[in-house]
Amino acid sequence: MDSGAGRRAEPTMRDVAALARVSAKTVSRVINEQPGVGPEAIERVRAAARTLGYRPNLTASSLRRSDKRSATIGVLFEDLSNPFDSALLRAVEDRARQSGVLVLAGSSEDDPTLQRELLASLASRRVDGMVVMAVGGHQDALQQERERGTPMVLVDRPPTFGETDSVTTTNRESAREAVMQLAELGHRDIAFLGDRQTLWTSHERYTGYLEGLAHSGLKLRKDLVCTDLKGPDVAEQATEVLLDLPEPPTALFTAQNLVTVGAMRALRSRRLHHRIAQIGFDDFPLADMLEPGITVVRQDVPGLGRKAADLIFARIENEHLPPVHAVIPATLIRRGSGEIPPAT
Amino acid sequence: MDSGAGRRAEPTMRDVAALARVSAKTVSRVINEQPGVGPEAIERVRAAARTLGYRPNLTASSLRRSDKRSATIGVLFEDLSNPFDSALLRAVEDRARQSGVLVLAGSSEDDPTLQRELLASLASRRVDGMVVMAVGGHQDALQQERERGTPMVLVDRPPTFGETDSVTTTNRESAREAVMQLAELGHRDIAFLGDRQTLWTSHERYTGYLEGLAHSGLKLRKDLVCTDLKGPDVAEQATEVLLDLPEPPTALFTAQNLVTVGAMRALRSRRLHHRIAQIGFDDFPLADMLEPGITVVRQDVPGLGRKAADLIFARIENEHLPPVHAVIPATLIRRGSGEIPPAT
DNA sequence: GCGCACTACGTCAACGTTGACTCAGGAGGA
DNA sequence: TCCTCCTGAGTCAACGTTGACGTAGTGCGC
Repeated sequence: MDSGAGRRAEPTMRDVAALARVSAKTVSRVINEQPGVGPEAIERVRAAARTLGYRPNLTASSLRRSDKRSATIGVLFEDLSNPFDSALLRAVEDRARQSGVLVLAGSSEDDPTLQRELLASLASRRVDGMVVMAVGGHQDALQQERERGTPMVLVDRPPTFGETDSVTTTNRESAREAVMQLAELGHRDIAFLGDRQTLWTSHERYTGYLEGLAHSGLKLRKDLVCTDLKGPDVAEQATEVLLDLPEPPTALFTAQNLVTVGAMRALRSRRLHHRIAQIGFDDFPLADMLEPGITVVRQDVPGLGRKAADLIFARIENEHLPPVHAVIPATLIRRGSGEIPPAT
Repeated sequence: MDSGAGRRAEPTMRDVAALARVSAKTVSRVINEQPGVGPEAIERVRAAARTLGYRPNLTASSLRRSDKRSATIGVLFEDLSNPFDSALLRAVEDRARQSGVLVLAGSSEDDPTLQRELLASLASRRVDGMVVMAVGGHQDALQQERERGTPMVLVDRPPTFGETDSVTTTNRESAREAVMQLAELGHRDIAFLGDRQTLWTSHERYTGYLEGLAHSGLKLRKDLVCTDLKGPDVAEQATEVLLDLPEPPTALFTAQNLVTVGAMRALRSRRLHHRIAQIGFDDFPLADMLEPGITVVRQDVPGLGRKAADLIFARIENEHLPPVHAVIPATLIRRGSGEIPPAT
């Protein structure tokens, strides 16, 4: 093992060239499988590279190449430890690997400052493109980056500016569908519990809720609407409040993952989970193992990721394609909690 | 918006220098906050950089710098969409961000070939260090990489070769503790269900199981040991087989996440989940919301990640530190399923 | 008034690679 | 025989940045 010498110097093309008794350029040709090299020279170079353990320096290569490609893309999501985000990352990674591209990943924590810094950080490393889950609020930093010509795809939330690809879910339509299913079962007092309204997805799902009520001929009860619930604890408390109303809801539409969990806790602690219906937006592991199983709107997360990756690579290949706004359908998964009729 | 011109050329130091009427070197000094530049020159450079939207090219910088640092580390885990892996990634990312370092992430899928390719891919990008979850089997590729002098930290599984840092969990000790708790409740027929035995963690947990039995004065029943269960479905079937034995187990120790879930399914489908005790290794979301709550050994995943990141940065700073093998304690979380006494 | 230290720059080359170009030698045609 | 074309190389410079070194100008002590 390395005893005292510190990090070894990596062999360069010149080292390989010297050993193979050719010029560096010939080594470059062999490495990049370009024509114009005789078979025995190729063999000598290959052998020399092998004995030296040569590995091309992509840094230098990307600096010099005319296309400036770094074979690296940036992924900027809200929180990489969130299952939704990490499933998305994995899907992007799988697609990227097919093109020999690696992924630089970062969490923006829904913080505009952090997003801006990470964006600059990615730009400094000259990534070929970026897949971004935009933070709520204004998207100035993203727009600026895009206007510099950086290939960019937004996932989960669409751009508020032009000429940029995006991939989203049928938030509104699926929320509407969920609410209509509850209404068809006879529910008339359906509560809405949602995440921060600055998030486009939250707002869309709320709109879908309103549409679902309208389509079913139900009136909106504003006292049954709770938004801006950050995290399961806040959602749990909000649910408690709803349940304490003189006319409590008979069904809950929980428009986000963590909100769903918070509401579930509240129902359980009052032993109402078999009496009050609940449909959540976003599937989660073990939702089928609870009692009752939790009915959810499931997003096609791998589908979202694949599409986002396809779009970013297409965009990298050809800057002049018209922008695409892909919408991936979500599915209602009936497991029991969403099929509870109202108590008579 | 960019109409037809393709990707804009990024401004360089020379562009900034020309606008600020200084040399490129002075721009470099200002950007890197090195001394030797007068206040008004600094201001001119800053202003020029701002108007041009200049962003340093880290690629070129890393090529030229004497330390060759790329301010990027590689993370090579088994499956980034796995909650354990993604929580680990997030912890590493947070620590890296403090040092202005970005993370190149990849999934090795426990495939030696893929791991080797990704390793080479990271090396080609000249990452400053790597945090690796080694695939099962031989670690030749990792050892070679390490012997070239690449700073490396192994997580979750220790190296089979020398001079390399690692961070692991108290797999054996915590497994032993779990089994001893079951024994203290009076269980004498405790089954072991585990993942692939080529994985070091699986083997350690199995050893802990054996130690737990021995410490409690229990004899090993080999018919109650199921290993190499890949995924929840296989685990579910294995559990069914155990339950069909003439003398079925009264308690299960499920030594991995997905195995735990599979066993839970089997118990539930037979309505035995309130009668047969179960302790799982690895916590998972909603484990507390099931009935009964699932008792688990919880690894300190953020702790593991933080430690791994600390070690890799220390190693990058100083190649000559003695290798560290950190062990992060896991905790038994009692939720009910592990506290069920044997049926009399 | 001279030397010396110090500050605030500038010049040059090089990091490892590749695009553009050159060149020697042999094949093939007029 | 001479000229052209093709193949298999090599040479050179440049990508954007920074380390090493050079230098003009100022201040200060003696």
